[in-house]
Amino acid sequence: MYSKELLKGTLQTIILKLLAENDRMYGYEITQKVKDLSDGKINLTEGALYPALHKLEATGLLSTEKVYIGKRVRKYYSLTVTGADTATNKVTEFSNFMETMKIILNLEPKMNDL
Amino acid sequence: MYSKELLKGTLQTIILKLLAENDRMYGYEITQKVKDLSDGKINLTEGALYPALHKLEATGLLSTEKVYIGKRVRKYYSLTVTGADTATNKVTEFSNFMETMKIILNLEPKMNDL
DNA sequence: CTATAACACCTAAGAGTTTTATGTATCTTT
DNA sequence: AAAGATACATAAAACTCTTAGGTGTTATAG
Repeated sequence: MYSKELLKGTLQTIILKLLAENDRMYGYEITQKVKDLSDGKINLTEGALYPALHKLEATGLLSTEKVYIGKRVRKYYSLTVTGADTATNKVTEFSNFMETMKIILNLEPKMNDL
Repeated sequence: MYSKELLKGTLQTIILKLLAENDRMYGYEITQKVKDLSDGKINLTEGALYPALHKLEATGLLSTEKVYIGKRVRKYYSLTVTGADTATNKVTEFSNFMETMKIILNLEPKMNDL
């Protein structure tokens, strides 16, 4: 598990990107997918995830549909058109940010630095 | 300028790493260095930086010395032994975190994905 | 020579996100 | 029958950062 601070600010980007690749997903599924992809190192808490999903829906980036599995409710989220745009932008921005951080933290140092 | 959220959680790591490479730096110098290295894309605000420096000093990761330049005061910060350890750990952790994020955000996709 | 910008420190209220804690309920496995 | 996994949700508290102030010095441009 990574220290909590690192994850800050990445939640929206993660949600949007997963939905860009999966058409529709529900909350619990997202937590499991992230746990899988991160090899258990990132565990989204429900207290953070659900409010984030609600906010993305409220701002028009996500739409929802409820599906009943027996008596249990699942709430599927999908990207809206705006949401798809935002997903692309957020991922690009994050990618650029990582490049900048590599420079600042002097990661990938050049041969002649060694 | 990157959206504010991304920077969250990276400030301590940035400070510690810069001091790992520069022996001693003062607050204003750190803001300028980060601006330089990031090509103007990251501007640390003083309202965030100074409290962060004070906190790192209070927790024993940094030590200080005041230097007078004419009548103006500069407060130089240096890593303590513990601070140097923490710097290494934080940078490593951040580096690992970036690798995980690459997977989640599906950056650097493989040939056969294209 | 004086006003503006740069240098250099600082704090505090508020905004925003996440953690922690809690609640409800269904389904599956032991 | 109990425990754990599935599935949603909210609310108080913690934490970090932004915004918005404040003080004072030095250099530069008009």
